[in-house]
Amino acid sequence: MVELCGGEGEGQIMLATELAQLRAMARELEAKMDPDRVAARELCRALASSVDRSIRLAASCFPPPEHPPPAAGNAGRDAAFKKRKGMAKVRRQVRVTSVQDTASLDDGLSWRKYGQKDILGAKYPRAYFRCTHRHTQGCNATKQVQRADGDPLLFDVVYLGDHTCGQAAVAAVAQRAPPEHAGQEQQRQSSLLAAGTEGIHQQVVAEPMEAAAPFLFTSTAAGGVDDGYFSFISPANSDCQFSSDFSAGSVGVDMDHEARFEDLFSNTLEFFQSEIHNL
DNA sequence: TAAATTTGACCAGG
DNA sequence: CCTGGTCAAATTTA
Repeated sequence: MVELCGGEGEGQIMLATELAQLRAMARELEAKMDPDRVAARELCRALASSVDRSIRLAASCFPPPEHPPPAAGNAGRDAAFKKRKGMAKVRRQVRVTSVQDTASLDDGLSWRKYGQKDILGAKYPRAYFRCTHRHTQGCNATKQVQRADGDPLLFDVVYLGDHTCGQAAVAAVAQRAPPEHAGQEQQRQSSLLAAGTEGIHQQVVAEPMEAAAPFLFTSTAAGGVDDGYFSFISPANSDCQFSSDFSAGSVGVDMDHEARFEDLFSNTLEFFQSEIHNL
């Protein structure tokens, strides 16, 4: 049985960690901001406090370590992940939408594509990635990227398994030290792009917690890619939907409290993005 | 030339 | 037997 979620306590910690990083980034940004840009600095401060509140919320609203099995309604999809024995336990799903600026989905980890499959009933193929260090470090993390049927601007990214290689740490560091060193960044990008995730910006849909969150907002330029299936780079919604709607055939993850963060996140990120865009 | 991607074949579960 | 996930040879890219 696939465990959609890790331990609750762990999830709480992970979320808190993520939020703490967000806050740190906001503060760092504020510090680096041109002093003349009062409004911008103000926004950053607001962002930091908003995240701060989120952290407190996270601490208070997580339920005690008792969690019923994941909601039904995604049995079909889930079944796919139960099949193989030795299947990774951790599953996180992220919905990604491409956006105006060149930011892209880069989780700070390096992936290698090992397959692509047409999925029954789905318009677009699903791409399979594994950690580049699978052989050198025995890292079993994998991820699947698939363009959503309904909205061409959406991608479903499913992470399976944990990185046991050094990359998780690398990712954490990368989140604090953004774009300047874009060299390697772009290489990674290319593999992602080939998977059809170019131009992506947004993430997060549902994230059964556990393990270091793999997301990172970067601003690497999206290279051109011509994968017949995924060749589009499109300016799109600038809003950050922290969508927890699984109706579009996503994973159904039973996370009540997630909704509580939705607002905070969407507000905060929206905030952050539009301001950054002006800088 | 090494590393990454592509793609058809193979395998396991249902 | 069908489907989704993985393998691995061939091919492409850096």
